[in-house]
Amino acid sequence: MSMDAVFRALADPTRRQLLDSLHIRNGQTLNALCAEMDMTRQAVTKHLAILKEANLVTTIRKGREKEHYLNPVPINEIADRWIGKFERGRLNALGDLKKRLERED
Amino acid sequence: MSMDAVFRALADPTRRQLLDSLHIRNGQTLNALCAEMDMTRQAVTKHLAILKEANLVTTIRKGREKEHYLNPVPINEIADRWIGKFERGRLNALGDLKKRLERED
DNA sequence: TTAATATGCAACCATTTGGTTGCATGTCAA
DNA sequence: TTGACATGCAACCAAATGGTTGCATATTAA
Repeated sequence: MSMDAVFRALADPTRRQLLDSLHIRNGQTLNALCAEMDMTRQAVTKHLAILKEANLVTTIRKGREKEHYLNPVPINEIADRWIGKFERGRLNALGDLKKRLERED
Repeated sequence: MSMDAVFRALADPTRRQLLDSLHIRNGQTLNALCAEMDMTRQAVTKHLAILKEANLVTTIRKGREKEHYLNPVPINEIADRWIGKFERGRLNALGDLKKRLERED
């Protein structure tokens, strides 16, 4: 729910890589995800916990394995609620800056 | 240029607040920006340096003051290049998860 | 049943982060 | 010219971060 958790989760390149990996192949087990990462399984587990906290990943226990699923909803919420705000002001902001820079010379 | 710097810059709530503040009123001086923040000027300076590194903020020296301008381009680049990817897979991913969850019961 | 496999958990560690204080420098105004 | 004001810079600090190792537990397969 908290946008802060999502931003924080997306800040780390390893975690974005995990999301990418799940985007390519959804439902991977912890071991499968670890195979692509250059770190210990325990480190990957911690990253996945942070992604789960941000509600970007959901897990399902399957026997002794654990499948991981991508939930893109929080990413879209950020896009809608936060990024959209700056997108609307894009051209105006650039125009203002340009004017200022020209006046500077 | 580096998307990583942008993600990292956006991860901190104080920095997002600074961007919000500049979005409301562009071209604010360091002192003006500090007035809204609950920390020392030096701390704000550090945050602004990180935003500048991510190319999210540009500055212009005006005498003894420094004006800060929002540059929304990197935010839009993230939206286009990275977020868009997950947006497209949104419905499918949710569908997959639902199927899995139903099969689980 | 027993061994291998998949994951969980905790302690520990180095580095980064986000903040502070103190002082230096440059510019404007009286 | 001199004092006030806006910013810059460096040292320092506590806490968070990202990683490790070691061991425990649960499930599957031989």
